[in-house]
Amino acid sequence: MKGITRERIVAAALELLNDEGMDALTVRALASRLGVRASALYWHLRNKQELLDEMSTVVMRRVTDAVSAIPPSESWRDDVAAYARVLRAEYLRHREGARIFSGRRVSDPEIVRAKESWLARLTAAGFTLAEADDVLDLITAFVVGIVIEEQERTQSSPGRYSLAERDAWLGEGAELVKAAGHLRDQGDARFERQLGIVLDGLDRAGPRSPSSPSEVTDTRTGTGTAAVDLPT
Amino acid sequence: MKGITRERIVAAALELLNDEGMDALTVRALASRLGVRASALYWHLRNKQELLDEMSTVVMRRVTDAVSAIPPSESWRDDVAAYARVLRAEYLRHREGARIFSGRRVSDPEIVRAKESWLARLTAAGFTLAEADDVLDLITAFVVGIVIEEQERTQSSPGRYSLAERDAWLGEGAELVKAAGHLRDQGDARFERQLGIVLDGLDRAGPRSPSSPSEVTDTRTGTGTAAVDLPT
DNA sequence: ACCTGAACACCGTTCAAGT
DNA sequence: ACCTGAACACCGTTCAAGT
Repeated sequence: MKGITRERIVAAALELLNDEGMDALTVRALASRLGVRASALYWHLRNKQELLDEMSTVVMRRVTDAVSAIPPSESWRDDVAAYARVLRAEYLRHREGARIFSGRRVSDPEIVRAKESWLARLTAAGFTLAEADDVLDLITAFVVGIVIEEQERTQSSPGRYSLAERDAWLGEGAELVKAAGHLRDQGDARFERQLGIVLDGLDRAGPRSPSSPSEVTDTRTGTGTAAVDLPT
Repeated sequence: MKGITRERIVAAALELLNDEGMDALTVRALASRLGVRASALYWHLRNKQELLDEMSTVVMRRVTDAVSAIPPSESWRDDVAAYARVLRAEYLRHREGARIFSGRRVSDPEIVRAKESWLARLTAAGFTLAEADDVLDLITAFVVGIVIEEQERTQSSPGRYSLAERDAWLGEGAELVKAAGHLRDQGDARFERQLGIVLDGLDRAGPRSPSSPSEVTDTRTGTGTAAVDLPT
C-alpha cells in the first residue's frame, strides 16, 4: 500500500501546488498527503530544492513529450505555433506554472536534446542555426512572459476586481487606460493574436525564400543552412 | 539614528535580496540589517507579503519614472524599444528580478496611470487602442521572458558550467544543439536582436501608413485612432 | 531498504510591556 | 508613536532507532 517513490512524491507535490499554492507546499504537508512522516521523504530526496528541481523536470519533460508528438508540417510557422501552444498549455496546468517552472536549469539532458529536431526543422526551412536558436528562444520568452501575466490575472489568490472597480481605483483621467481595459480580451484569442505578431517578426527575420530552403550562407557563422547534416 | 520607516525597510529588503538571495530574505535577517528586532517591522508592515508587494511597487515605480523620462521621438519603434530597455535594465538590477517582480498586482494606481501617455503615443502613431494595448503587453511579456532566462544563466547560485562541460553532459548526438550553444551570444546584443524581431512583428501588425498617423477606424471598436482626445 | 520519533535551529507573527 | 522580549505554531533537516 505504501511504495513511496520519487515519482509519486513529485506527482503529489504538483497536486499539492495546484490545490493549495506554493506557500502551502511544505515538506510536512507533502508527507502528510502521502501518509508518511516528513523525515521519510529525505530517504528519497536530498532536500526540498531537489524536490522543486524534480517538479520542474517533470513539467519540462511533459512539454518535450507533447512537442515531440507534433507532426512536422510543411510550414515552420505552424510548427513553431504548435510548440508555443504546448508550452503555454503545460504552464497553465500548474498554479503559477510559468513563474515557477520557467528559467530553471533542467537536470535531464534528454530534455535539452529534444531541441535537436526543432533546430533541424528550422534550418531545413531556411533559417541559419543561429537564427533557429533565436526562434526557439524568443518564442519561449514570449510564452513565459504572457503566461505569467495571464496566471496573475486568472489564478491570483484573493479578490479579482471588476472593470468598474478598476476604473474607480484608477481615479480621474487615464481614459485610454480605462478604455483599453474594457477592450482587452483574454485567454486563447489574445494569445493567438500576439503569437501571430511574434511569428510575423520571425517571418521577416527568417528564411529569404519562405517556402523552400535557401542556399544562403550565414555571414556570422559560415554555416550553410540547407546543407547541414541532420542526425535526426 | 533610528528612524525605521517603510521606505528604509523596503530599500534594505531590496539590498538584502541582492546580497543574499530570495531564500535569505527573512523578516529576522532584514530586521537585523536595520538594527532592530523582527517584531519592530510589524509596526510598519502588516506582514511579509506586504513587504514583498512594496518591493514590487518600488521596482515598478522606478520603471515608470525612467520610462517617463524618455522623450517622445518621431518613431514609435524607438519609443517602444526604449521602454523595453528600461524594463530590462530595472529587472536586471535585482537578483531574479524578472521572476520575482513580473506579473505582480501593483498597489499604486499612479503606476498603471503611467500607461496613459504610452497609449496616447501609440494611438497617435496610428495604432488602434486595442493594438496599442497589445504592443505594450507583448513587449512586456517578451522582456519578462527573456530576462528570466538571462538571469538564470548569469545570476544562478551554483556552478556555471562551461560549453565543453555542457557538450559532455549532452552526450552523443545533439550536434545542432551543441553547435547552437557555441554560436549563442549573450547580453545586450542578443536582447537587441530579438527585440528587433518583435518590433518587426509589431510593425507589420501596426499602423497602415508607418510614418504618419492614419485615419483608419478600428473595425473592432469603432474608435477613431488619430482623433482620440489626449488628456496629457 | 525504508520509515518513525525526537530533536535542532530557524521561521513568520502576535502581543503585552516598556519608553 | 515606536520598539523590545517572550512566546506560539510551524518550518526544513538530521539522525539514531526501529522493522
